[in-house]
Amino acid sequence: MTAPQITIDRVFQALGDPTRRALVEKLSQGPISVSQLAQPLSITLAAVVQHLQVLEASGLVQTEKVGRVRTCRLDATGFSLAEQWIADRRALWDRRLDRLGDLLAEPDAELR
Amino acid sequence: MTAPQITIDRVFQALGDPTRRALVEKLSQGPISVSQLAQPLSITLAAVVQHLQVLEASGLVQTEKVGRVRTCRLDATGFSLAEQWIADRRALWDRRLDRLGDLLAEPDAELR
DNA sequence: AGAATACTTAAGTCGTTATTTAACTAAAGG
DNA sequence: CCTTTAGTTAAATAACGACTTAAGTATTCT
Repeated sequence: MTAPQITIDRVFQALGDPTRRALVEKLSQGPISVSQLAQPLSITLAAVVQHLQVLEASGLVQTEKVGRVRTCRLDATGFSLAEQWIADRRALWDRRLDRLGDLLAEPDAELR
Repeated sequence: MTAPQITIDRVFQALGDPTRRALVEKLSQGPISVSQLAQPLSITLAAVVQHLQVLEASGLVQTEKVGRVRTCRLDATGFSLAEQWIADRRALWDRRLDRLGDLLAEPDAELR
């Protein structure tokens, strides 16, 4: 029951579900309890809890239970991971376009 | 058979699958053909083609067929959408933390 | 103490989706 | 032409994942 690995895999899989993204969008307005999260949604509280487990395991959400109410808030960890992955792909991709541009700009260049 | 809507939904759902992310990672090294994409993977060519359809529908990949070979390359559209969504959530979230910081910095502030 | 609240967990259902097989089309090459 | 190469498509299967129901635990309220 130790902290599960937070991976790009988990993050994107978590964000892949529309209901979970809805939870995240709600949470970006500020921390709230599980039942408050569930209330506007047309799904069971149990379903929300299960989504929260996924979101927490992916480092997108952090929760803390005090008394009988669990308060949920966004966690930057997962977001940073996702951003980083996209930025990395983009970087490689842009770099390639740059090199291509260089070559086109210098028609005399060796193409070996 | 017109161009399907590119939505955050499609983008994240597409990125949610590890095989598809592997394809994207390969493509960030540069444009290649479908069979070259499939070769290092332990799945059928047919499966790769289907993943490519998902990736293309989500605006992450662009393909062009010349002769009998289809060349695939990354497409910025989907990536920008994903980045934007994350940035938006982050923005709201950070703004909240800022306001909280302001309040804490001014213990005399009205909390109404 | 008893009732209501706020979750939690397990088990089952049902729809979606990743992947395969197989049969097909179209372009190159000999 | 005949064959190989490169990809496409459809149908079937099999695994996964979202959601529900139902029963349980721990707090708080009265």
